[in-house]
Amino acid sequence: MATIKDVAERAGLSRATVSRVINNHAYVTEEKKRLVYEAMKELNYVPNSIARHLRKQTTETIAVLVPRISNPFFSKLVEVMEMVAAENIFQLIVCQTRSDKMREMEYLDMLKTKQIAGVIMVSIENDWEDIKDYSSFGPIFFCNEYPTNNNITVVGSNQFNGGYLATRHLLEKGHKIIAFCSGEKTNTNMHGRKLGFDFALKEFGFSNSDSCWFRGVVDIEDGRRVLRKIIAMKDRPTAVFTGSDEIAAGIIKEARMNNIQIPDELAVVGYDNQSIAELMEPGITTINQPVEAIGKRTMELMINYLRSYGEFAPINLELPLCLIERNST
Amino acid sequence: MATIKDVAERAGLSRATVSRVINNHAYVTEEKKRLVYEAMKELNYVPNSIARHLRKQTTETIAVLVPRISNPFFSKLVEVMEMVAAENIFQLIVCQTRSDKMREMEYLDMLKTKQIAGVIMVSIENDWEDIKDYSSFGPIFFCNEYPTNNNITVVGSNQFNGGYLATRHLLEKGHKIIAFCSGEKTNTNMHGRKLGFDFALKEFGFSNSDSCWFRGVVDIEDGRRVLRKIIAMKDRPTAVFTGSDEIAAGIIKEARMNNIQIPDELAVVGYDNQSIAELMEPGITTINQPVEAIGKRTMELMINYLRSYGEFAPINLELPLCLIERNST
DNA sequence: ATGAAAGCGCTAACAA
DNA sequence: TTGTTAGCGCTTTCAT
Repeated sequence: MATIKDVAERAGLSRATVSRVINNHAYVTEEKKRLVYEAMKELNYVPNSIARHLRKQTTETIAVLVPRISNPFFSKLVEVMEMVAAENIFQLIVCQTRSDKMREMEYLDMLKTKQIAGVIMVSIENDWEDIKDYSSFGPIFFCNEYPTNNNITVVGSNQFNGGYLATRHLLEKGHKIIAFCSGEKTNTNMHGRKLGFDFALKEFGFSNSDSCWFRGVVDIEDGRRVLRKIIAMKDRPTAVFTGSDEIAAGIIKEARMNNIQIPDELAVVGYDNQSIAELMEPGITTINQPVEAIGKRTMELMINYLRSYGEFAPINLELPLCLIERNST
Repeated sequence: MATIKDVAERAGLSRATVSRVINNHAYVTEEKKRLVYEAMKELNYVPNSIARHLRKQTTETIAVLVPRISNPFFSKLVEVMEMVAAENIFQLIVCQTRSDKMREMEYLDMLKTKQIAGVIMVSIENDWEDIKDYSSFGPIFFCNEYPTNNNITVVGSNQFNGGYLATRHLLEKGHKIIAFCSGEKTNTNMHGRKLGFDFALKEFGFSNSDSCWFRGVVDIEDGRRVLRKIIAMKDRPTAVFTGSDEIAAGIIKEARMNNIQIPDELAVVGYDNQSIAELMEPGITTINQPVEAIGKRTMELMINYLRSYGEFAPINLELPLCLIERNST
């Protein structure tokens, strides 16, 4: 591999001048510029970015932490983020925590040694208290999910409203017992949804007993399990607000196998408006999150931050979401 | 940020000794080791991997090129790859070509300057002739899709067999006119499928006219379009072999809206066995590719290669796939 | 407008 | 067993 020294020698100039040409500095004669370009071409030279980064004490790499990339919601988010990053000549590295506290920490550790420019956390397993120390080696921005009560940059959608809209929709359809599904931890954005859920219930004069709260519900298989549990109940809920379209799809699939009519015997609301929501029979009524906008804005903020050398106050962006009605309710 | 020099001073030792401790070299007294660890802890020291990489002339970063990460097949592949990489303390960067020749080249260019240890190409847009020069700066392995006729490392499944199994299945069900769907380019793994398709046809005594070959069919929307085209035909095919479950799902969805009975009026075979294949009504008969095994093996090969400093002959792995019958055929 | 030289943080050959 | 030192490839003062 040719180095800057080789180019300099070949062009009969100093390494400094070559460096100036590479970095588009002023004060280089057109003549010498030409010479440098020629030498670079002849030697098939490409600047070594590792050396550059060492010298400049920065990188152009951003890490994104997600539970798992194969979840459509997260892969869509990463898709958009990567596009924005690439446009700005940043690289994106994917870190899958698999919802594990330890692994999340390991990644943050790794990021520390691997000198990443910034971190975007799409999910968060540990408490902010345990994470905040890592901010000292670069910006940590939150996307979609976020710790509460902190002076940090966050982009997401209004989860309270998501929970509220879905629940009000069901209440307006006359449902009185509505089940609620959430993942294992309910400290972050699930919290907002639950508040919206409770708020709607209260608005319609129901005191919420939380008797129909299914926890640890995440994927299709969990959805099927939930339906089986519902069937076994004596005071069956007539509607269920799930945490994602995948859960909803699992419920619908299992309902079909158990001859439960959707929505007549059980109305189902999903979340995220994934393609599966439209494809299922019946189509899934769901909450549409502006995934692309969320990913785009988060990455833009990160890059702006990095470009401005951190002269930036924390920003909170909450994008609007909406209900999409299909035939599952 | 503390450097190795700070640690050395604090421990009253040389930088060399500290480096030896960090890298677990032999010939360091337990006593001094302890001293070093203490100093490291006190200073909150982490080794700067950029400096390390510059010195060692290597990195621990692997790039994966995919068309778009939001495609479930690719995100699953990347999920597995990242897991294997992380176990081995490698980082994975995602590059989305969006099926664009230019962009693929730009990524390869970028990789050159950004000093990536190796590249895994899950899709390939350009000809091998235009890509092969990049091998000089690191290994390029192919996964799933690959250029033909070359002495390179490739992991994939037997696409010929995939095409053959699906088609034979349809022929055994008595279908005589079978449509075939492919993406824009048919030079890579689609080629194998088409050969298997043709082979099965010939085996059953049909001369294939290619009159029902739909090209440029990639996503759900394309699937819907295909169904509309089929409806409009005079000699309608009675079955269709699609390139992916998403296309199949699009066809089924559109069929439902047009009151076409699946499989009675049109049998549909998908590809990839994504979760949607099971969830759709009817369930989609499909070809199951061992996605996880493919991703795992590819990354393992890459890491072994990098660890062995390139003492490695190219390897061709072709994993078996199988047909999963559901109700769409 | 150009060059000489220092140094980013680390590792490894050589010396002791 | 430990230390000294050169240098990975680059950028950036400071001179000129």
